[in-house]
Amino acid sequence: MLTTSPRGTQDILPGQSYKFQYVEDTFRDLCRRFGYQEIRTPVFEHTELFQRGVGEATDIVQKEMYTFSDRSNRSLTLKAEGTAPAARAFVEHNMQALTQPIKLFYITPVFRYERPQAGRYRQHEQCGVELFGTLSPQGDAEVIILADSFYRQLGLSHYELFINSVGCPTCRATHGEALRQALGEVLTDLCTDCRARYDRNPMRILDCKNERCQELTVNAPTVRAHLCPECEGHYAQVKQTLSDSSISYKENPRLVRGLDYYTHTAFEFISTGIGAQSAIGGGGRYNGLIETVGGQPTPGVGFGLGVERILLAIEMEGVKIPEPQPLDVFVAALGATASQAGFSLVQKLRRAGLSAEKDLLDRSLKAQLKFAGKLNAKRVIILGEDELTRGIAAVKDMASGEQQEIALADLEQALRK
RNA sequence: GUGGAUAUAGCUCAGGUGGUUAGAGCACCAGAUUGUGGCUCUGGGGGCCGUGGGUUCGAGUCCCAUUAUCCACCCCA
Repeated sequence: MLTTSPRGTQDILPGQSYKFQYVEDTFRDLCRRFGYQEIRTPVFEHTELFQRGVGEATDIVQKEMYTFSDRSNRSLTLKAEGTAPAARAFVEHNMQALTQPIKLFYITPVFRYERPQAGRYRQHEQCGVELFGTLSPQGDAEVIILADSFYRQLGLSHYELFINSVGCPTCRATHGEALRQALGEVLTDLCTDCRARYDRNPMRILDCKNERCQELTVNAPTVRAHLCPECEGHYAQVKQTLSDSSISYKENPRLVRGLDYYTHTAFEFISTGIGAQSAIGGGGRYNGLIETVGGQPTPGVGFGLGVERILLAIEMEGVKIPEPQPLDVFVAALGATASQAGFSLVQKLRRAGLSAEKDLLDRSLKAQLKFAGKLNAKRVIILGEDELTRGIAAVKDMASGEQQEIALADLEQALRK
């Protein structure tokens, strides 16, 4: 126990961390181009925020939260998703008083008590954006296009975008009634989960993956069929805007996401071929959320994308992530005097902006060269007593193997080339 | 939370029906080269055989529990 990380967590070692950095850097750059600014919220929040924001009836709140009491008996919960905390910050910092819309992005760990498997962890990294303060269908389209651009920028293409409209509270109530009527007779044949959903949130029955439930509900009324004219118009415009932007999507009238705050547009990006946990991103509009967490009614739309799953997709598609920069120069020294001089030289080169390294284990010259090769050094400066007294150094190009003598005073300039 | 599979060196894996000092490849270290990497050759260091218990004269091997990983369900990213 002492020597293993907790279940569902992982150490991201240097051989992997540069890949996370690459994905995150790509996301930051894209967000900058789309005008989104970073927000960093605490890694834990008052439990109540998720209960109210995400919804008491959701799986996340009912069985997946990491909830604990602190020493003052406050109930706190590790960040279970990114949107509710962002909405809380929006309210707390009075962002409705600022120029609208508010465009935020985040890169954050998310914690959920789930059974781990490929592509599913108890702590994972999410990149997300939240666009607050606009009802425009162009807002929905913008965040979807941002996510799509992100995948494209990373070189992914084996994925599909599914969209749906889950309506507003008004049409959802109408639909719920219609669903209850249609399913009343088969209620006892539905799975236990769906029987519970029947009362609490009948819409989610349509999203059940149980084969039997799918058969029974194949002709059940979808939300689509009960959208009010306003929701219908909004959805049509979102689709139109996506089409105008050459974003291909598929409609899935049964797409209902497992967080209660969604209204109108819901969407998911599904990767093909990374296993059962294939959703590499998802989101939607949440026009009631800000109000739910105590703010003035403010519309919003956003998404969350799973970094680990994106990396799985990158691997599956054979996309190459740029390797870390090779080492500019390795200083190999012979003997104590040269070693001290080499140490100073390394600092000087680093100050000059070069990446420079030196042996710290008193290795033989041969071993130092081998080490330099392993570090992928472009050049090695060889420094012995002989070179020191002559005021020069041997500079070896590791790719060609060629070696030349350069005056110590000219080293920096020579290495810049 | 449910069902199934797996767990041997840093990594990938061998180790018929229980039987002496548990092996290989790669990786690591050193030597062949008294101051020159990659290739080659030689040698070396590394393993509470996931953990705990049981059966047995004897367990890496059989049984039970536990933990972890993987797959499916559920859900999500």
